[in-house]
Amino acid sequence: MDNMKITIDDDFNLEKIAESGQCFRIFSFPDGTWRFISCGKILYIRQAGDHIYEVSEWNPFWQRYFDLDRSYSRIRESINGDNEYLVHAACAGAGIRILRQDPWETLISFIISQRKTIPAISSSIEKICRFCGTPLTTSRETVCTFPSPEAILATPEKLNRCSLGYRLPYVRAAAEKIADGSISLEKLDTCNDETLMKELLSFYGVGRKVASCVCLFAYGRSAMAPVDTWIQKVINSHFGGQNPFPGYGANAGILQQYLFYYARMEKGRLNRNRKK
DNA sequence: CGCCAGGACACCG
DNA sequence: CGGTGTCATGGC
Repeated sequence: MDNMKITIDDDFNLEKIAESGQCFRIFSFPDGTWRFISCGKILYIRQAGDHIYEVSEWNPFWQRYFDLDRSYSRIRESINGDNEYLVHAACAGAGIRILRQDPWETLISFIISQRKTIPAISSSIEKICRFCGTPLTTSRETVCTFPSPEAILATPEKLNRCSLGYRLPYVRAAAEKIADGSISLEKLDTCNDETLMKELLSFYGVGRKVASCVCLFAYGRSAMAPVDTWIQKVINSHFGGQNPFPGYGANAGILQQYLFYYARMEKGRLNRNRKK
């Protein structure tokens, strides 16, 4: 990798980002380098000191990908002890970023995510990339991109071997809806949260939870806070059964990620699918 | 080996 | 609306 170095002053922790459950393709090498793939681009990044990172490339794309123009430390400070559990969660999750991921890959990833464990999701997505994606060769390795809708539809027999189970028709329907032009994920970027949500819900196999994940992890809609089984348990046991997120406005999605990370950490679910 | 998973859908009352 | 059965695989 090139010896380019950058400084990141705000909260930033590669391991926590990788284990926050929003992106299923992050890979770590034994030398401490992490690999991110998004929109056909590859980034190798390794911490080289306090707030200093060695990167294979750096440009506005990755700046936006890691949401670096927002101060997460300020958001953490803003929750001044309204809820003890939330404060602990934000402390434990300090360093997590909400990634601005590719909408198409994110949509398919979270369609697949339903009733799967995170290791199973990763493995399924990896198969899709290996079977249907395009190989990309860097100075370090050859990896495959996440395939386009057309590429997914082109080889049905390959898609059959990706452990999709009953979600297979959901994935195919989404690919067809994009490929035939009846909806454009790029154009949804200009919609407000409510319209974006409504459009995403129009996909077969996409409900409230998956749609809000796409809003948050692909479109940067930080006011959206997905309620999954983990968050529902947190709401029940630490917020008196009442969803606290509407009260946090544009910070809701970020606080949700802290809570999700912390809840899984308490149950010992982190570090299970670490790749070495 | 049995259990259950970052849910959605069809169908019911 | 809100509650239920069902769905196919793979990690653990």
